[in-house]
Amino acid sequence: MTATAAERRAARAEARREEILDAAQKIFASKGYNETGIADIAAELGIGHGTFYRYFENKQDIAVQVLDRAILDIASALSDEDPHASNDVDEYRAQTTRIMLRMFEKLESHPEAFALLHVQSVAIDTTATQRSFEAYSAYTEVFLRNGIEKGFLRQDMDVEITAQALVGLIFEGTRRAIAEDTPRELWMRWINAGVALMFEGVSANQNG
Amino acid sequence: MTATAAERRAARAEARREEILDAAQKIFASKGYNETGIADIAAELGIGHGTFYRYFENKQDIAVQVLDRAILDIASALSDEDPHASNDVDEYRAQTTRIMLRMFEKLESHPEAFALLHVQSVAIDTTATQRSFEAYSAYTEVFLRNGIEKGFLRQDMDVEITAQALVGLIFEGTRRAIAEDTPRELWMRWINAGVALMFEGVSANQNG
DNA sequence: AAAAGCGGAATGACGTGTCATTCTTTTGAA
DNA sequence: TTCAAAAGAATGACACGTCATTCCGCTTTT
Repeated sequence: MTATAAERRAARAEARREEILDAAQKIFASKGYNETGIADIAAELGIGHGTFYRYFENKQDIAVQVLDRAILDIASALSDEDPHASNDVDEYRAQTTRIMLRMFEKLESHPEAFALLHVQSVAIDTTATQRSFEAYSAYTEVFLRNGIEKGFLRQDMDVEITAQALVGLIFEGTRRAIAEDTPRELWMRWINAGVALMFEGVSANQNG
Repeated sequence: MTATAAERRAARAEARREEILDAAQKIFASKGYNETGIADIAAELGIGHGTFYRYFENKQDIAVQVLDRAILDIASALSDEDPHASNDVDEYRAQTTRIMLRMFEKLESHPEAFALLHVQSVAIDTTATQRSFEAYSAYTEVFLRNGIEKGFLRQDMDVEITAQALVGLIFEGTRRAIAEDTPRELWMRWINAGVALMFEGVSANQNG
């Protein structure tokens, strides 16, 4: 171990920073931003709350970082699908199904991330959620454009708005799920009904 | 004017109660629940903040009442469509279009109501929004069941989930609109794209 | 021994809710 | 009708608790 003293210190500091972020995420998600005191975060870790200020500017500072982490975490559920990969409706349908499935898996493994995104974000930074939704719908637009170019999606679609609506549809599922615990069977209903609505609409089969 | 003194007093008290509710709605919607002090509400009306406590228990008390009012206000945009009226897809499509249009009109005339429903509600009473969304989707279910029975909507539809998803879709539009001011032209795009997505889905015309 | 890290008491700003006091309306006796 | 007393309404100073942030003495690391 050729680590210098300074390097070791920096590593320890970084580790503790992460610990504090984790504790804050947990408590913000469960008690809520406004109801959480710095002392609560410190107590969770058994450290003095003065120590907190060695690692973060203030409460707003850590809250923004916690929220950003959560948003990135959720975004990662989308990132491993290539928006240009699909060549027909069935492929795109399968892709969408995988994305929604991954979303619900994320919800199960990191429920706090969704609580932060949907609930606490308004207390922390209203614009953060907006910006993230903007990013999600921009990404969705790429998928839609791909399908329109290749001819398997509706040619007259208003891509921008449709993308926004689809993001709203998907996140409505996760939003509801954070309120009460959601068994895997209910996910499946959401995924099936959501995908059916998205691809076929509500109309009976013989349309137009 | 045969009003007794007691009646006059009661009327005046009720009027002031309304004034305070209005002021609170305005300020909660603009500053946010947690950032609003009783003093702010009183200042808005130019009354002493002690007076506030003659009319409401505390901040939570008035906030719940303000939120309930807002939810009822928004619900009224739906109430004048009969869920059993439509007999074919086109009629139901027209009904849906009217509902969405009325929603955006409500948004224009009472923007604070939506700010309260979408944003402040989580700070005031998490369960209130849930309950209201529950009510909206239960109402939507009635429309869907009507269409399935009459054969013009998809027979295999998961009515419960689809209704929830549709509510999410519609409110995503209003949610976005409260952030930035939304010109009427953008409403129309939302209504058109939303209705198209709902009835036809994203797929190109000749499906399955 | 010096430097860095830590803890928790102290500080001060702020918001809530109370209450003694003042102002307004109503009452009813003259 | 008049007006003084009673009842009701409004006010804002203040007590109180809470909490983010700071400060300084103590401990651990180098």
